[in-house]
Amino acid sequence: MSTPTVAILDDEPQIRLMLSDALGEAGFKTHSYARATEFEAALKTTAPDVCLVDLGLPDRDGLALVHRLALESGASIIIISGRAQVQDRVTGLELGADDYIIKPFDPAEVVARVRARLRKGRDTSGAGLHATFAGWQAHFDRYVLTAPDGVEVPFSHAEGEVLRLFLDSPKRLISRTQMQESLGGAAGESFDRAMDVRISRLRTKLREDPRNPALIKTIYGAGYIFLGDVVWT
Amino acid sequence: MSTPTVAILDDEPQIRLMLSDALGEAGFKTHSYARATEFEAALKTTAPDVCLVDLGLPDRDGLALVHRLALESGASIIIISGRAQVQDRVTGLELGADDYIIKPFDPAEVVARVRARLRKGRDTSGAGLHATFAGWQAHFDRYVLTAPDGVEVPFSHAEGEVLRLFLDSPKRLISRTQMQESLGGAAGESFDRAMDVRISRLRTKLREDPRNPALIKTIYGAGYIFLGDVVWT
DNA sequence: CACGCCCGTTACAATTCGTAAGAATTGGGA
DNA sequence: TCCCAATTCTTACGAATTGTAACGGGCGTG
Repeated sequence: MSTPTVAILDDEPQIRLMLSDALGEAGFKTHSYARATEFEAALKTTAPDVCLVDLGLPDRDGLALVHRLALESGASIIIISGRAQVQDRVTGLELGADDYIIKPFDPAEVVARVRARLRKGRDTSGAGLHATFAGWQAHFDRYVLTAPDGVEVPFSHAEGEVLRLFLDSPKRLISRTQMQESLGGAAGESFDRAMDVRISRLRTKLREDPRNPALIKTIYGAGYIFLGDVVWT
Repeated sequence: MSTPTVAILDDEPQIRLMLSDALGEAGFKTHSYARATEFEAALKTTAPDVCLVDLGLPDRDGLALVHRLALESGASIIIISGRAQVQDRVTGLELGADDYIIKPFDPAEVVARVRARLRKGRDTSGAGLHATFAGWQAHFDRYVLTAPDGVEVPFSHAEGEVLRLFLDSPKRLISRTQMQESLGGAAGESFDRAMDVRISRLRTKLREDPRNPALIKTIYGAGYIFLGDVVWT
């Protein structure tokens, strides 16, 4: 992964600016949104690593948004709120937020907390070179896949990129645009077909039944989902 | 994993007690230490999942301890400190702490923050996002619907969007305009019919009787209501 | 009870996706 | 430098899903 991206969701322009300035200075890529609908639309194509969410949104219940986000987007979530009561903080955290910052805040602290989240996220996902799923084993150090029956199948770099993307966020929808960004693909031409081919080859190596895929499921008009429990070692 | 263990390092007995009480009540195993040397000795034999560390220790520089801990142990580290300056918090977090709580604190918030740390550490594989209603089960991670009799029916992304909208606000009127905004529909064309079709297909999958729908009720001239008690898991 | 409006469904057209086959690119060795 | 093999991309065409158009049925009002 190259530079981490941080999504900012706040209705006040000056806060958005302050945050994106501070985070940009710290070396992060930032995307700012003023409204929840806007933000949700963007989530369909990009996958930020950390989301800064203001609870006091005009167009949606912030807590419900946080809950949904926590369940289905693997990103770390930091709530930013003017509500300082302990009860508010507790419910925010229980609903799935990873941190809770109270307004007014110091940008330097926000940056530090964003860094803390990224650090932890990287630790868990970046460590292993081997992954196990549904009887299979992926050896990213040797570019080899071991089937449930023990047979070894080599896979190429391109196939490995796709496979890693899937194994990093299993049971989650990965949109096509999201995928081609992660794969460094030039945007939106006939790179689409190239991606299809990569996935197709990967599927045959995983012995998928085209009519009824057991691992890589395509969600028509939306993207792909990798079913199967993944363990990195 | 069985019950997570939390290590508490603080020189004030009453704080240790308060924390271990609250955390014990929440279902965690706790180990308390008054001095850094004691704590370090214990680390050689046990590996806590989360460490609560007070910076104002008599026998050691707390920040150095935190730094070492962050590098060497995989545990999440939460600093507890009376020093409330932004600069203190930033350096604490930069040295590897995952969170920073200021004294005086509320035990409930500490519990919530400990939970947040554990959640991120463990939930590597996956968000199962399921809803249950009227004997049915919706598996949004697999795009499959399980009927009361156990039969599984796949549903498409378009159908899933509608279904999710209903399940997010059951027993409440959802107007047509509201729906087509949520579904990202381009405003005000013949997108109306498209929505109808989505709902129609969803109804057949839910085995609705067209004359007498049991789940998706249309309110003539107003919108739809999803009857049925929904439980998200 | 008749008319207009809103909604449901069927059939068909337009998108979007999967895969086979050939072309282009890359890297290594003679 | 040239050739060969492996990998990747492009093209083309068939299959699946989703949107659109057309038509029919119910609901409410007078």
